[in-house]
Order: sequence, then structure tokens, then C-alpha cells
Amino acid sequence: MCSASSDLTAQAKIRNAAIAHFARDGFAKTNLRAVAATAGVSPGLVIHHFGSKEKLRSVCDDHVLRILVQRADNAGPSGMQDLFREYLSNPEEYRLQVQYMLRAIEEDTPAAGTFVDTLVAESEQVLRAGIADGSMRPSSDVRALAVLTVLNSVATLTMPPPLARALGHEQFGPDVLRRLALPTLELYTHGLFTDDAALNAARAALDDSPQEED
Amino acid sequence: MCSASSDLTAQAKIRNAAIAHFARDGFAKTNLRAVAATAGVSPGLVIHHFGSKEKLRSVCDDHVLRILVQRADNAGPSGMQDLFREYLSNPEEYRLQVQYMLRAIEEDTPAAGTFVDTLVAESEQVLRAGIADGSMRPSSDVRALAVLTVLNSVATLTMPPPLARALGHEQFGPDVLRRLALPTLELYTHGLFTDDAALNAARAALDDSPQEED
DNA sequence: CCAGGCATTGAACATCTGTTTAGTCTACTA
DNA sequence: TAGTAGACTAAACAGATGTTCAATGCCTGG
Repeated sequence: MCSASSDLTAQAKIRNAAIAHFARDGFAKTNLRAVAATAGVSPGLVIHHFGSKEKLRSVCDDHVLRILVQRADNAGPSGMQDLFREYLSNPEEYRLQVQYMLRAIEEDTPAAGTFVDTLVAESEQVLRAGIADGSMRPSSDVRALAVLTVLNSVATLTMPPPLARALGHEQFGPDVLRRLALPTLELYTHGLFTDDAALNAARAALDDSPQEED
Repeated sequence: MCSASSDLTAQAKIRNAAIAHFARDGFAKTNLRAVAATAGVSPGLVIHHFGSKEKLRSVCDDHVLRILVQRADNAGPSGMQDLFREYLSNPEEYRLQVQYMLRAIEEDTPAAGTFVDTLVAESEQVLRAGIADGSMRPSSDVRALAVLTVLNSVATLTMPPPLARALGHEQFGPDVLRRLALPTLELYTHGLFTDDAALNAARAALDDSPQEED
């Protein structure tokens, strides 16, 4: 849509280039000269417009955050499911933003914090609704379950290359996601264990040492 | 046990310092001067003994890998369960090594690749055994399920700070692990959904777009 | 047309960091 | 005792990188 780089202001070109580089290589490994090069400007202009590499990062954070929460709001409160669906159906642009935010989560950026909070809150809301209407099983700790589902979703989208290779793919992508979809849904529908042995053992173990000892 | 740094050779002190720094800050953000400082030697000596920062990394990789697989072998082939148990019961030392290896997985190091392959293979073996003796439900894709369980386990141990904070903790640690244990076991025992709607929908969706059938 | 401000650049600067080098000290050996 | 090899250090080197600066071009308001 708005990918004609000539139409964009230099600030926007720099920001987009930075988002791409930060998403692909991470913040530390990205240097401003490379960002300036893909933006088609001089290194000095980056500083002139954004002040410093760190401020550039925070601008990118806010920009991606705003786009993602806006999309999430448009798509309705179905939690992480949307992330997957959009990831599968959408072109490069959205993948880039998701990848950027996942990087930001790893590097513990403020914007990533609010993004995660949003995801967890939505997920918890979905879980409580599902439990209320009987489509989901009650849980002993809905909050923890929400964190768990978000964690597993984020982990899937950030799947490290070694694990992707264990499935026969060079790196994570739509193919891997499709391959994992069925086992994941099977797990979420029927569970894995056929009896309560492991669960009861865990309950007993947690009762033994209810607090932390270190 | 062997933490009296005076007893160690300079090579070992440098290696241990490097492992600690790589585990805490990652490879890129770690500089040799910091490693040399915590090892109590000069920067030049690091190069003198290891040749380069990259070779130092590979030595650390192999060292940690050897320790971890040795522990895994001692504990028997119960897959990731051991990682958690040892993580919970053991002092700093083991946590450091696990953290180091998780960093290596993110950065896609050769040693991390073999470590992941070991985990996935063990996990798949455990799953097939469980399915055979009836303690686990059959899966449409055992290999993918093995990757999924390893992925979720690794994700839990590498839980990013924003998600840990969503549970009220400053960062990941034994407390968070204990908090997640019960919901995880509940999920693995009973599943989450009360009917097959989502599962059947996914099956239908995957039949619609059978991208590749390798 | 002019003046001033803004975008932009190329070069320079300062720092960080991996690495090299020359030299010192120590320990062992003949 | 003398010599040699290796551990070790301090200093310097070289490249990368974030940032600054002076200068140039461009556009706009007066």
C-alpha cells in the first residue's frame, strides 16, 4: 500500500529501515550506517532526526506497538489466535512488525512490556469467558494459564533455528506453523496424559514445598 | 564445589568468566576486557589462550554442552522433565549453564544444535514409549509434538522479563516455574477445550490449503 | 530578491573493542 | 648457573560505530 519509499519523508524512511534492521538483526548488532544506507540517507541525518540510536529505537517501538494494538483492536479480542491468523495470511509487512515486537520482548523494551500486558490481559479475558460459557475447562490459576498460553504462542513465533531444523525446515515460517498447528490443537483439546498421575504428583510436590527456599 | 578461583588455571578462569558473561549478556554484548577483568587477567591473555573471541565461544559451547549432556545421561532419559527438576533443585552453577545453553540456542550455535537435537530425540522417545504403554494419547505427528514440548520447555526457561512481570515477579526464577507447574500439568492432563470444535476447525482449515505434503 | 531556517551531507571525532606486539617474569632443564 | 619456553602484561594498533560539526543546498516568508 504505502511502500513507495519515494513518497515517504526521510524520517519515515529511516524509521522503517530501522524497524527492518532491528527486527532482523536485533538492536545491538544493528549499526546506524546500515540503517542510513537502506534508508538512502547519510548517517548524520539519522542523528539529526532522532537524536540518538536509543531514541530511534523508542520511536520504532512506539510505532510498531501502535500498529499492532490497532490491528488487535480491529480484529476483536480473541487473543493470540489473531496473531497466528494474521501472521499466516498477511504479507511481509505484518511479519516484520511481529518479528520486531518479539525482538523487543526479548530485549525487554517498555513498549514490549505494554504489548505483553495487552496480550496477557486479552488472553485472560478469553479464558474467563470460555470457562464461563463452558467451552473451556476451569483452571486452578487462570492468570498463570493466560501467561502460559501467551508464552507458548510467543515461543512458537520466535522459534529458534535449531528447533525449526528439528522439523526439517531451515528456519521458522508459515510451513512450520502449519506443521505445529494440529499437535497444538490436539494438546489443547485432549491433553497428553491419559491419567492424572503426573498432575497429582505435581500437586503433592507443590504441597510439600509451598514456598521458596532459596 | 570447585569454585575456589585460585585453584583454577588461568584458562579455566577465563572460560568460566566467559560462560558467565555470555549467559548473562549474550555473545555480542560481551567484550573481552570484561571477561578478562572478572577472570582477573589481562585482555591479551584471553587471546593468547583462545586465539579469538569466536574460538573462546566455541570452547565455552563445547564445555557447557559436555556438562549438560553428561548430567542428562546420568539422570536417565526422561527428557525435559530433568531440566526442570535440576533447575529447581540445583544452585547457581547449573542455572548458569542452562542459561548459557539457552542463549546459545537463540544465537544458533553448533553446540546448541546438537543439544536441541538431543532434547528432541529424547522427547520423541519418551512420547513414543508413553503412547506405546498407554500412558499418553496417540498423536497425529509425534515428531512435531516432541518439538512442541521442547519448544515450550525452552520457552519457559527463557521466559522474557515482560511475561515474568505479568505474573508479578521481577524476572524468571524458581518461583515462576512453580507457579506455572500446575497449569501446565492441568493442560497436559485434561487439555483446555471441552469439545472438538477448534480441533476440527483446524483440521478442516489444513485440508483446505494442503500447501506441501512432504 | 533576500534572509533565515530546515534538511542533508561528508568528513572528522571519540570511544569501544578485538587483536597484535614487544617485553617481563617464572619455572624448569641441561 | 645459564638458557629457554611459556605464562602473562601493558601498550599500542586497527577497525567499527555512535555522534558531532561545518558547510551546502533548498524552500519559504517577507
